[in-house]
Amino acid sequence: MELSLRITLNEKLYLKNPEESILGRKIVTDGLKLINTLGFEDFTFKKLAQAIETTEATIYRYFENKHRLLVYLVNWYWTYLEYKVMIQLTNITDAKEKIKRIISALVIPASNDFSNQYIGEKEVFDLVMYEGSKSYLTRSVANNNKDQLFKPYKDLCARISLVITEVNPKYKYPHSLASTLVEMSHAQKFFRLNLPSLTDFAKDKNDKSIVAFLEHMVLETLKK
Amino acid sequence: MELSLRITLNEKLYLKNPEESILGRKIVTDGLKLINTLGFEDFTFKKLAQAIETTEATIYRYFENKHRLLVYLVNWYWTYLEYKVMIQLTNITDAKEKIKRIISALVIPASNDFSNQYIGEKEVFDLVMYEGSKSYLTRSVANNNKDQLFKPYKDLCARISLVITEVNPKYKYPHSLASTLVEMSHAQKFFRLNLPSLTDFAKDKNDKSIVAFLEHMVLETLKK
DNA sequence: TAATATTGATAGTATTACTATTGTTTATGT
DNA sequence: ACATAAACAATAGTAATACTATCAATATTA
Repeated sequence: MELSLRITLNEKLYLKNPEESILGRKIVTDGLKLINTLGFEDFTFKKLAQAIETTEATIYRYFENKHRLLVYLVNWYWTYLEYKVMIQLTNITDAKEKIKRIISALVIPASNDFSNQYIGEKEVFDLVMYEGSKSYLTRSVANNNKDQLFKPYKDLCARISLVITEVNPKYKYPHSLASTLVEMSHAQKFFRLNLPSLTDFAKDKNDKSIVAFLEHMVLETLKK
Repeated sequence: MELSLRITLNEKLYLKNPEESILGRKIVTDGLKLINTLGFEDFTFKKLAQAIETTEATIYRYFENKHRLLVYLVNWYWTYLEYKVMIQLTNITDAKEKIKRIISALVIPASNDFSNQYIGEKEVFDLVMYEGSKSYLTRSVANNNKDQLFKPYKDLCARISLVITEVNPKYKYPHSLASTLVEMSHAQKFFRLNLPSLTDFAKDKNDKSIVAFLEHMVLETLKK
């Protein structure tokens, strides 16, 4: 059986749905790779056009500007992650076990479960780690928020906060703890790789210690 | 008595020390304000030059580019904050009390204790909240790190992690918890103002609930 | 087969992110 | 008080960025 999950994103993100053409998917796939290679600041539609042998103007027919492409990719990731978390939690009854599974899903980019996707999980994880917060750290947050551009991120946090409440119904800050968890699952990894003295993890080691750190923090915070 | 603290920053941050001339200080002061007004992406040296009635070329004599100016301002803030924290902790012996004071210092932009500075604390707090992570989320992190451009941030985290260890000497992740605390003191405030559903704080309310959230999280995490 | 949508090719504009040069003002040292 | 160096203003110029517009060629679909 071929598992193919279709992720449908907010229409305001694009001018023309990139999923509906080969070229559109190429813009997304190769755009992701090129942003990861150059960094978002140095990435331009012109460079992408050259890389995929099309023209700048053509890319502009799909996305208003590069920031929209970034938000598109980041949203793809959050939507994907919410789905992944949902699957990871099916048939699990113990709330603490749920938390542990959420943290693993957040920190460890998957075993390419859905690798038939045209967007690679490891790549989009890296993108979110390096560029994710640039999607909302702008003067247009308010407007973008009105257009629901952050809905996937909020939905994920809302889902996590429900599990938090399940662990401890009296805990007063489930949403903040959820957003802290999500943010830190990326920031701590970025720090481990680039500014290791901000962490207690060796640069060369794997992500297990990050998982341990976050699990401990969240579960201790939720103790009754 | 006039209290004037002199913050000396890494020489690699500038081409010409802006503290040493009226114009230099104006570049820093008004640059800070203009970045806050326009957002870092839309801020340019040309616009700043017009605002302070000088020329682009003159500003380039002080700072290599706008990113360096950003890092300069962010470093100023971390250095200032470490100093502020240091003062807040003098004569305090109880480690938990120290943590509480650190959190207050992080979350609540000061009562303008040192308002004779040419850099305003509230403004530089806003800058760090909105643009701070852009100082390290670049492809040049590694190089910038080699040039010690993140030392003030690391020093602050190191100092906080010492207090964390004081609270619980057996706790295994003092640095990660410190960087989590610092990051979240800004992120949660940004969320409260711009994406409130990621928090449990009302948009209009003050910062007390953020302090309470962070205090609870850190102190519970450190319980023996 | 006609109509329509998609892409390619080309061109053009305003702005950005700089660098270079030259001349004028301002500060400093003797 | 005067020379000399440093700081700054004024101007000009360049390559790249972030777009927009037009028109023709090619698919797609009705």
